[in-house]
Amino acid sequence: MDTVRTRFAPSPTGFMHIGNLRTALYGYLFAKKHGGKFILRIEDTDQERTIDDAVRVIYRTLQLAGLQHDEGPDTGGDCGPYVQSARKSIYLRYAKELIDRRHAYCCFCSRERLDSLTDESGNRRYDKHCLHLSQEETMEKLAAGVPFAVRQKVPETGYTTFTDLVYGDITVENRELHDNVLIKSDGFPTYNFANVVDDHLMRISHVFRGMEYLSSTPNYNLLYHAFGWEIPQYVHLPHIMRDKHHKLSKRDGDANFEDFLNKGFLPAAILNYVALLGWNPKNDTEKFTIEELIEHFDINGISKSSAVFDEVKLRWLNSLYVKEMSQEAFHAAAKPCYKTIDTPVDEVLLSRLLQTRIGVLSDIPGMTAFIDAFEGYNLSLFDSKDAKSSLQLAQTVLPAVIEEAEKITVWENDEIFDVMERTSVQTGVKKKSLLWIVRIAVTGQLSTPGGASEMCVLLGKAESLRRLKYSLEQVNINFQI
RNA sequence: GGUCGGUUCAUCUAAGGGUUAGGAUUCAAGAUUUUCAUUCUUGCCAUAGGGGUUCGAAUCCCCUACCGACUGCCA
Repeated sequence: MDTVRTRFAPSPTGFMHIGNLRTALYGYLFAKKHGGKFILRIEDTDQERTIDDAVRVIYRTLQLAGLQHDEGPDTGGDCGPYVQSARKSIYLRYAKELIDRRHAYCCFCSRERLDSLTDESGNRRYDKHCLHLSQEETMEKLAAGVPFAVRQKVPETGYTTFTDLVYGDITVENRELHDNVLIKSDGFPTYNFANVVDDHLMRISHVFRGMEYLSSTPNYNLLYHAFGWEIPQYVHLPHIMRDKHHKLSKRDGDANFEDFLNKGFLPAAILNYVALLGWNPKNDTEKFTIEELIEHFDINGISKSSAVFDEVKLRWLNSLYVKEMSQEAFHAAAKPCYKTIDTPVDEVLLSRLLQTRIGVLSDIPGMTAFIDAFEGYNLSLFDSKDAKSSLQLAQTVLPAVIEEAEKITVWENDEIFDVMERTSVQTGVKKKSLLWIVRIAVTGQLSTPGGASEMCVLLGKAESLRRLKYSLEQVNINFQI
């Protein structure tokens, strides 16, 4: 079997979105699984859309994601250059060959003429006007310097069939195909031409790309045939959707890799999640390291239908990764989130508590908000069916808790539980209810980084007592009104 | 409009003619945890509709509906 060579060919037009990342991932996994090469090629043939910084974003993303390419603009390789704008002369040479073989022709039509071809439903189909120009007419225009594009000459009859490893055999009538522009009048190739030339020259064995290219693939096959080149294996991928109707788009902002990173998602978790969108490993496993993904990846598991991106499930998967981090690693990762906390607290303790309780790092500010901002919380938090607690109960029980708490000198978990125990005996209220009330009374928050005793320890005796008294006061005021 | 592709719980998906249609996330209930969370158990929830073929269809065929992509000198 020939060497497997896959490529990731993004156009540098901004951020790297999750769908693109998955395309890169699948290509990478497939190459690695088969001991092949993963190539990066920059498709910057649209000068108007190219953004300077975008190439750096691509390198950065690939690096953070751990998808290292074997060949590319920065790493080199024997199929360079790997940036399409640096390959202009190559495309021109091949376009010339196609013209000589009558598989392409020069088109001198103006934008205005092209626009006039638009039908009532807003569609436009080129009428092959310049295909019928005589040799002399063409030479004259060329000599006169009339701007021109090179168009692919598509047969007007017959069928073109291609095989896709995901979607199977697809056949279209050639008359449905357009005489696509191959070389633009600015001398740059279109994607339609460059991808064919480059994939061939770079000896790409398997073409992984979004299914939006499914309908132009017949045109590509026609080009391969015209050149007499071997056709690569096609692997078209279903789209990742934001919801039932919309593709994940760059405009959403939260659809790109870096944003997820900024929100505190771990690269490994994102990759793991994205790998499973549109591909299944044929068993019930959901957590995979990149090595395991390489081992299990198989084109047969790729599905044909699009998948909706579910951040809730990503959060769950991410929490699995968070939990398996070492305490040190988690603490190091969480530390920056503590910067905004003014009140001094035991950060190591906080990290230990937080690690099993968050989905993403960005949950931390919300969970720790009570440390600085406590007053004025909603008293209805005392009501809990589960803990059999109520505001009324808080009022009757808080004075006893405070009294007992004031007596102890050692302010640690065990001692605080003793306080609860004594209060429970005194008042006849279940410890679970007491703990609920105390937790709310010292944090004013429903979701906290720990239980009642842990929150008290975190806050210290003085602050805990101050808060208990404040809460009692608030509860009393509530009942006076 | 045309062409191509798709359609299983809310979401990601399994079941390549024969299962009570399975798993996961979410949600709900219970258990464990001296507390929040974790963990565990249980539950809720799906084959788009209609015709065929077949002893038997989520699975094969046809029609309809819906969704998406393409229909650019974007990629």
